[in-house]
Amino acid sequence: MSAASLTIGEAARRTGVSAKMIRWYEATGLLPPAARSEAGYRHYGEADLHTLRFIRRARDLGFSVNAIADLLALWRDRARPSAGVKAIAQEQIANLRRRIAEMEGMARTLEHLAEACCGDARPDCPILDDLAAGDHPPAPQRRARGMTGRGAG
Amino acid sequence: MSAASLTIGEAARRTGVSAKMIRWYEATGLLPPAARSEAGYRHYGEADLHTLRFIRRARDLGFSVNAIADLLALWRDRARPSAGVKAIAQEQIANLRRRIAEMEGMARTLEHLAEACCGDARPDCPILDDLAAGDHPPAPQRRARGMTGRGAG
DNA sequence: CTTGACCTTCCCATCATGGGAAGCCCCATC
DNA sequence: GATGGGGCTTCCCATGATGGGAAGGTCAAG
Repeated sequence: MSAASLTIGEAARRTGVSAKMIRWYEATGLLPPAARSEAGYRHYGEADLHTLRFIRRARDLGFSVNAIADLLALWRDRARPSAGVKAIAQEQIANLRRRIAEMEGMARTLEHLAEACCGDARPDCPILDDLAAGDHPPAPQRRARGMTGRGAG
Repeated sequence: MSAASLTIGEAARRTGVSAKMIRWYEATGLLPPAARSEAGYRHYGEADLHTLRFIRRARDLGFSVNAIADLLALWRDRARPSAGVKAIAQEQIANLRRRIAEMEGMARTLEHLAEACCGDARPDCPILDDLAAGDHPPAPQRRARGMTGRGAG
């Protein structure tokens, strides 16, 4: 089907991992150094594409690059115990559940506040009142926030 | 109750915003330059503490610093229409809901896979089988992932 | 006057990703 | 054979919010 050896751009197109990221994965050791042509161009074979798709899928499931390194090692070890893989997956599930719960709490609070805010031309605003209230608990947990993405003006 | 003028460390303790972050908020323009002593030490009054607690609360609700800049401007404008505040809040709610849905999808997939994986000493592993399968859809959305936090060894 | 806690600025790291510049390479077309 | 365009190389920079740490000045208590 596919050519025996593809350039990085072709490999990127076929796996959904950008050329930039393929180079970065190599530079950080997640991938072994790619084969090079005489001119220095990287070349990828079927096995490399398979690995890249593996990485892509793992990223889509939210695994960190460190976790993927572990998963790749287990994948390559045909004698691995599945317990190791399951442990990594469950750790990731726990991470996701924790972050989801955190954001769910934020969302619910904001929904209550937004519901109480008439949102018209008048200045009275329960949302600002809440933000300005000095009686909020310290909330010592690690935050995973951000991304409203509005201009500061 | 409180002193009229506090050092950055005191202000940090009383507001839950670290001294590092207070300096950073000032450097990036979220906060106006603080008053300084002759020796160059920053000093904060009651109004500053109020603003810092406002920022802290907004961060705890997941607002980005850009969004907080907007919220602070509205907060200071006593004639603002509450509609503007509500719009920012609803944008943030939408962001949170989108990210929650994304992570919920990842978590559910992983839960199904983990359920199918016996997790013992045998090498058979549906989780690795899924990752290695070449038939996953491209998934073109922006990813909000990471954080398994394992060593790469 | 010493000591220790605190302040200042500056640089670096995170985590994964993209943008862009400068320069080389390859192929097709004229 | 020259030329042009697109792809490849490496290197630097930015993101977003946060912390760590170094080098050096300051303040207050002893």
